[in-house]
Amino acid sequence: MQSETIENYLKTIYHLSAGNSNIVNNKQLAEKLNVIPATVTEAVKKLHELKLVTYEKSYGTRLTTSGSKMALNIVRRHRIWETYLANELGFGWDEVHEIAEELEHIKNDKLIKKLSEKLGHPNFDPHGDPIPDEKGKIQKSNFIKLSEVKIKSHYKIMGVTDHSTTFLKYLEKHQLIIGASITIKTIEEFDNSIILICQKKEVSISPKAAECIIVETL
Amino acid sequence: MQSETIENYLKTIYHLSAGNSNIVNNKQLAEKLNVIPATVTEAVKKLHELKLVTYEKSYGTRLTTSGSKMALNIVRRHRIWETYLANELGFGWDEVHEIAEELEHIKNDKLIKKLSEKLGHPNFDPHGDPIPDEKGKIQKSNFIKLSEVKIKSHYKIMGVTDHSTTFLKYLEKHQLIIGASITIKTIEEFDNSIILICQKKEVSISPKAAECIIVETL
DNA sequence: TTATTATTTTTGGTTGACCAAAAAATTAAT
DNA sequence: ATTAATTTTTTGGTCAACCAAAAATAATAA
Repeated sequence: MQSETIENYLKTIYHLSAGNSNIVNNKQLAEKLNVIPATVTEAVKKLHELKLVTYEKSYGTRLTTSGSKMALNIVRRHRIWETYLANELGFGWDEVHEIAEELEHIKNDKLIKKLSEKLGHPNFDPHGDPIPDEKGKIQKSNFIKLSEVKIKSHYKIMGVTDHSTTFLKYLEKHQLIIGASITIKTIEEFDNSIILICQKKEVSISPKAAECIIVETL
Repeated sequence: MQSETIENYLKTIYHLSAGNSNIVNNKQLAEKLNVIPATVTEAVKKLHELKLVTYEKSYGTRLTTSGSKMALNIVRRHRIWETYLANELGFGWDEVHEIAEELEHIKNDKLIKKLSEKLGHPNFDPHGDPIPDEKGKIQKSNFIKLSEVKIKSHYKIMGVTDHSTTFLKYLEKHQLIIGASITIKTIEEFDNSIILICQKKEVSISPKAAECIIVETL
């Protein structure tokens, strides 16, 4: 199995299990990786042989300790590159994800070390996502999804879980920028839309979008 | 055919034809690419179908205009990255080649543009090799191989054509650094070794090594 | 609990990039 | 010009990563 394939599977399993090494099923994996479920079955069997995941027929897949370690390393590489592209080369936060998808596969520990050093060992990438350190440790924080907020409370936008350009552009249009302070005005009863105040403007966020926005309780 | 494979073939054909779109044969190509000649036969046929090379049975391969354009672009990417790694991240000139071999395949024109910009649009990489511009134009210079020098003449070391770590380390040991001025003392008649003065020390260079060192006539 | 739906796995294929060994063609040497 | 050496091509095969369609299994609903 090619190392890039392995890395993409591990990374995707990691993201789908929400960093908690929960069980991930083939269908989800297939969708994210743009392959059919049959291909996933094949692949996870091989990953199991490599002891990177545990896998039992028709049950699901979860990362082993070493698989998790590898996944965290890939996530680290990805987010370091994103930060680098944004901070050092002046790329927009909506452009960096795509490029980092390629850069993350370059295998050279010294390179990542140098990049991290130059950036001052950041703990968060331009999307607000945490960057695991060399040992895979992730800085904890009291981040919650926008879909979980309480009304009348104050929050700070810290990141997103969907990095598609369309979504990021949508956010920008509404001035929902990383670091912006927001106040929850109301939550619509009938469709769970969230009405919040941001930059003195009232913005309505759909439940779907709210699922993808990470905020910090102030 | 995968784009990375194509790029590696084009790049290698370019280097073997010495930038002059000379004919390259399968055996040479196979050696450089670490495959057997049969594999090369297959590959160049496909490259021919893609109109990136001209190819006639048992004759040889040469880059077409579009193949050459692509090759120059890969060389540009490679050398921009090398320069970036050395100048911005503090890598040694003997480390950058290997990493750039991977980085050169990342397809994002804006990325290379930004890197070049940050470096002040350099014309030469840390090994002294010229960096083609966006249009593929290479800055000319009166560079020759150390194996072609005349005795009693003065030169400046400008680059190398072998980027292996062993060779670069060997150069460093003899203080043969890019930019160093040298004077040719004698050329041994019986084995063509070149005896030169560099940093006031006398150094003997084998014909094989001399083939790989580029100097500028002063 | 049985039927229906959803998911997973199996089976039989494809494609790209490679190899080994044999055959063909070219080049060099006597 | 004929032989010998080299290079190229052909032929038949592998392996990784994928797919489509069928079969098996699991989950859900009636």
